[in-house]
Amino acid sequence: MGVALKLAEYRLMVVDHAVELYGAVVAVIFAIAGIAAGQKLMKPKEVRVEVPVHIHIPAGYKPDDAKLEQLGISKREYEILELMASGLSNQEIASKMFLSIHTIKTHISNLFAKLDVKRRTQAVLRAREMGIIN
Amino acid sequence: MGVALKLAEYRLMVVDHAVELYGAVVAVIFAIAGIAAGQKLMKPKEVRVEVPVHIHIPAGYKPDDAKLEQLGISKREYEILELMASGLSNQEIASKMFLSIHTIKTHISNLFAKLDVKRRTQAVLRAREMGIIN
DNA sequence: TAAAATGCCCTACTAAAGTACCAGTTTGAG
DNA sequence: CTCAAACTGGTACTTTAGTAGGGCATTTTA
Repeated sequence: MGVALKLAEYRLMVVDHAVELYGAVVAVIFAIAGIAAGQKLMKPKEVRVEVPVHIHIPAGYKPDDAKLEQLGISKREYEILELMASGLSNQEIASKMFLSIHTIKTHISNLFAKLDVKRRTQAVLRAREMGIIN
Repeated sequence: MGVALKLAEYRLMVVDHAVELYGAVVAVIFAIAGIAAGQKLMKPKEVRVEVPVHIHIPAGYKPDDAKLEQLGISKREYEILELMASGLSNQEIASKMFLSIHTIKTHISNLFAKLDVKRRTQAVLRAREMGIIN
């Protein structure tokens, strides 16, 4: 980027209008950088590839969308189910997904209803029996 | 040098170029907002589990006394481990074994230490990975 | 037989998990 | 656009789980 260059150029002019120009330059740079960052991070949404995040090695493993849809388990819920099945606590799942623990609890609670279980250990068992997780 | 003078000058400049400074503040705010937005939109990215959990589907399944002894897991502890792995709560295990829930907790706590885990979900996973339970 | 180990149970906690209910925001389909 | 579903986050709980420490009786075993 030519940011560094531009900064250098401006420095020559800063002599008299130090405060205003400096502040303005900083402001503009930050604004541009901020907006650019925001937009850049905003578009990956569409480009997003639905690559199976699950790296389960288990040979022959398939998400089995049929059962997932049949049970009405959403994509988000499924992600959480996997992390839960890997032995993580709600807090750990929340941290890993950059979500609130409240959100995790909500999803898991809904998951329990859909899997018709009362505890996470049962949920994992159930999901395994149904072949929707490793 | 007149410190007072400098202060005076600064004050005048602030007043004079209030617009620029205001713009700068706005820009910075926007920049922060933009970055925040960008990060917010960034997090939903796929959360992946990189740790492949090699799980062997028993078939046959033998207690594998070798590992049990190696870990120092007693008969009673093993029984409880199985029930725990079947999704039962401590209370349910206690009822089924005609024992106090306190006893169950004690055994499970000792099991955790021997399996080097912190939660029952991990304990089940671990035990499965080591082939000591189905 | 004395010393371990095991099994059982307890109090008294702290920490997670789970439930119920609400509410704002996004998003996708019609 | 509009509606519904999905997603997110929250409060305020109740319930399980888990920890720390101890006591006491019954096997094992050195």
